[in-house]
Amino acid sequence: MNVKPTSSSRTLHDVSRHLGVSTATVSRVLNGSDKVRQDTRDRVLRAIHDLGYTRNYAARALARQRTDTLGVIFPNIDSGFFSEVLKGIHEVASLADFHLMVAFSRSTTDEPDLVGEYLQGGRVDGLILMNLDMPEGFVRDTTRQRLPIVLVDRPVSGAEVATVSLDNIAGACDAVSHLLGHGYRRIAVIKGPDGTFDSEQRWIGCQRAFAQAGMAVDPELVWDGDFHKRSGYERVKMWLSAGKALPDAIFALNDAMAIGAMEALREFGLSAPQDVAIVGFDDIEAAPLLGLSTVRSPMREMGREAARALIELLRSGETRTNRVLTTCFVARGTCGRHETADP
Amino acid sequence: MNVKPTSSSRTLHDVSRHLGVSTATVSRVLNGSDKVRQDTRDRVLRAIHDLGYTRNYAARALARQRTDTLGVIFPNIDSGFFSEVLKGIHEVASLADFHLMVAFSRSTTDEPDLVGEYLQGGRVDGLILMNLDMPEGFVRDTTRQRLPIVLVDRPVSGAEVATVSLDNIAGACDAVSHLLGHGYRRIAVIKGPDGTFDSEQRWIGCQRAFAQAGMAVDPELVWDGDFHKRSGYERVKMWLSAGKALPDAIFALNDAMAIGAMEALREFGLSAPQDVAIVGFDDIEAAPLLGLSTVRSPMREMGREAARALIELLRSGETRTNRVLTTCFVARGTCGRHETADP
DNA sequence: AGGTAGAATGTAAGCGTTTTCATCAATGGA
DNA sequence: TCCATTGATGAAAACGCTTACATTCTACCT
Repeated sequence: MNVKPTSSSRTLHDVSRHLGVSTATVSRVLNGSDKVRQDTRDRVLRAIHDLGYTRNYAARALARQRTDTLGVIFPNIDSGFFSEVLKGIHEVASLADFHLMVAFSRSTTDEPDLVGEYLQGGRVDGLILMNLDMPEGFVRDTTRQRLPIVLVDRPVSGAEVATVSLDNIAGACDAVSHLLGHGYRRIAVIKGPDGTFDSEQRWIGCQRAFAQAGMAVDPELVWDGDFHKRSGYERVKMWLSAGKALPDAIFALNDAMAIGAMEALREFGLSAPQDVAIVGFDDIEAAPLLGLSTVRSPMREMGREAARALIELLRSGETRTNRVLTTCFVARGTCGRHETADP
Repeated sequence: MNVKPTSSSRTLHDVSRHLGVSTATVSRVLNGSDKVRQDTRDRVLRAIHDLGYTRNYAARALARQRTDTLGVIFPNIDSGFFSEVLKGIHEVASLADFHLMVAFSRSTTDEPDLVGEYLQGGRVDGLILMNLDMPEGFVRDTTRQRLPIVLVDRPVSGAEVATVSLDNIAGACDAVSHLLGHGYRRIAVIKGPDGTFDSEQRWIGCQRAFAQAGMAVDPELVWDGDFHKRSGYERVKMWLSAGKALPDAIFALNDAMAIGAMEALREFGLSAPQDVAIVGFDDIEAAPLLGLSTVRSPMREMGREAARALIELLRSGETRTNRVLTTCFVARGTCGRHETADP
């Protein structure tokens, strides 16, 4: 199995020679815009077709100093959240004739390197960074250099960077309020990793809901998690293994942990919402399948919005995008559909 | 918010002038390999660092006639299956210093265009095509032109293309045999969309299992689905609404439909495996959470293998890769763990 | 000291486009 | 008939890198 070398494809020069015109003319036809007489245009198009010519993008990028490519950098966590965002990005990008490069940041310290490699290296025209826990300094640099970057799910106060994010606070507040509305009083919260933006915001939302209901937070019911399914599983399992009484409800700050919690319950022969109500956050693909009540993040729309913002930034050199998308509570089975009396 | 033009970055020439050496030397340092005296190497590295130089990839690609980039083309279906494969691809690719471009094929007829645009356009060195229902002619062309392409989840008989696929037939056969081993006799199968490779192969596997057991297929128990959860739900619901007796077991040709079926059961106050055994296919994220017995597809590994094959193809110009990965039956709750007597 | 092999470095020709500027042809007005 | 004007085309210089080939050092041998 031998591979035909790429170099065997025709070049602009081939086409122009074939026709006895200049490469400039062919290039003009290729790029639509400029004035070329109709009949030469036709001849050129014909020749392009006959010779099976295709543009070389490396050369084009070099000459134009841009690639028509957007970079998307994923965090390493694999919640299924970001592949949904990617689809939204692709939707908008492909409509505007942009292509997509993707990379997954391995460690937190990767990012500045990745940004340098992709942006300054001229691989992409702009970058969409997904929920990276970037160092403060990095954000500041970015801002100062005015790089074409859009931050997803990570608004930065005061910094002049385009961002698309989620109203995590309101979302979490809604969820807790909903649970309170069902009559649940002992509500446990499984948090995400400390210092994570999402987790912190959502936790603030929880506190707000409790405060609004005039309730104090029971520190024993604030559990640490790390946004991975396993941690949800373990918190619940440890709790049950210790023989403690379940709370009325559990609000996991993302779906993965909520699902982990459900799994632990099942191992003990328990289930939601019969034995305890469960609510997650994000509405990942598995959530509807499991009947998990959750707070829906409009992931696809975040992707679309991010792509729009970046493209606008590239085209006009500026953008005011700092959108905060709203969430929406989705009541499925696990939060209990009816008013539940205090036990 | 203004964007700093990319052109403001330093070039190789800047570095060489700054040092009074030639661009060739700097390039050599950059590319490691060639012999450069240690002290000049140091000086160059120093200067590169001081000037904040970064390579321009468009120029590099143009000069070297390759991009160190792999293209990944996704089908439009969003089963979550392929983002898992993507991670496998990225794992291997990034280790070999390859970058990734992704595109989603919109329609079936897109593919030849996409391939041309990406490969011949010099955007990527090779392509990984995911489960595309490509026209026969396209595959033939591909083969003839010996393009660096790897087909995932879509083996092509006789064609000399590298492929990584799944033993769908054996997987389905195992599943059905397993159910038969449990003593179930009336086994319903929910198929995928007609003409889909996966669905057809899996169906063949079912037939084989029945044949091996010397059983005839009951056409009434062959239900049409479309790989979406909803179709599994509706088949079961219609069946129950019509007042018909449930079969002993239901084998859905993918997990989403199996989960839909479970949901329908639940609505009727029934559950698996008590009232009917259920088995799915793929082992998506939600499957373990629901205790769904299923046939596991090694998605990540398929991605890794595809990337390996493509890189090998690029490096050595050939590959014999035609791997068929085996599935593995995962018995969880829903297939019934013990021998069940014939009712 | 002279010569020479071999290592280190420099020179310059690509790679395939785009794009500015110059040229040329055609058209119309005086 | 000639010139100005406009529109179509061509010539050639980038774009920033790699690399074959040429040249210059260095160091070692006789």
